[in-house]
Amino acid sequence: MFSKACEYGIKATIFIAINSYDDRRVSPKEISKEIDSPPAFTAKILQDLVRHHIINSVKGAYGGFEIDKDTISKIKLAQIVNAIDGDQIYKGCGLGLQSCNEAHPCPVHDKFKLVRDDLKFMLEQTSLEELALNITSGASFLKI
Amino acid sequence: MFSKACEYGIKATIFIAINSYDDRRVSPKEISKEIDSPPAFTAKILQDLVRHHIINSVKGAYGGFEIDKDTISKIKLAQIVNAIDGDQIYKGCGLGLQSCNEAHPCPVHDKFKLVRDDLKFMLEQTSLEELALNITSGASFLKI
DNA sequence: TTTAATTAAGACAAAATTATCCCATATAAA
DNA sequence: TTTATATGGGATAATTTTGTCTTAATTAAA
Repeated sequence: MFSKACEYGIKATIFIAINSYDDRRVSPKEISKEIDSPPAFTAKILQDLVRHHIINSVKGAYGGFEIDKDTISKIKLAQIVNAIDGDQIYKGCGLGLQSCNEAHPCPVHDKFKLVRDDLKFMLEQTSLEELALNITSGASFLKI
Repeated sequence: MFSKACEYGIKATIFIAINSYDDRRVSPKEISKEIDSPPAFTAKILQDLVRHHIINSVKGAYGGFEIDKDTISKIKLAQIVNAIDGDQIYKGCGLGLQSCNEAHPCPVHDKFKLVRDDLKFMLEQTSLEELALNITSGASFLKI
């Protein structure tokens, strides 16, 4: 469904959010240990998320990655996915046709529409906040 | 969502079905022209579909690819997707966790469940027959 | 101001996916 | 039986994705 980079990106962002609630900055090393991902590759993805203004980075001693506490509830899953994988997955044609639309649909267009719109709605409604709270409450897990 | 190979595979299978209704066998060349895909790569995918018993091949002069008319209504989209991409997309965890389940869910598990089940239901319910008929009736298109 | 810690960036490498090409194998028809 | 026409399969190549490594740039604290 999503690329590996996107899976790592989502998990990393959740972990950063959890720590930001406690005013703790985290490093790519800590993150990759927690979400079970390759550290250097994860660092690249974090750079990407910084460029997309989803997370902040602070260089130097006592630095690391963080998210403004106020924005955690405003960040939606769709922003993270869009930053890493683009929006084709929840906006594009299921069979990859460039100009697939209601007037000129691909064979699976109508069937897919429901699924794709569900996905789009879910990604746009789900906030980073609720995903982070589900971890801290012990209701969900980031690895294994 | 699906791999390129899977997109080509779905479109190719639909085109073969349409022609099989008219007792016409088609070649990888004809198929790739019709669905706008690379001929040699398409041929590989067709081999895969033959091995999975989704389509039949007939070698030699007047040969080509075909599907038993009787089975066209029995073949579901899920079989084609499963043959090429496997079932992870509609059965696996949204964040790629191997052991994600109700008891030990990933952060997006519940949110994703709905979407993934929708996708699964759609793929398992949609028959090759209806996709092919949508093309022949002019209601949908295989390219551009 | 120096040092230690930390992210940024670029080059590079490995693996997976996408794509091409050539030749073997099979088959219908002449 | 020969020939023309197809698919099957293996080798190879290009591209994209995934992953690593090294060095530069930045910054807080000693």
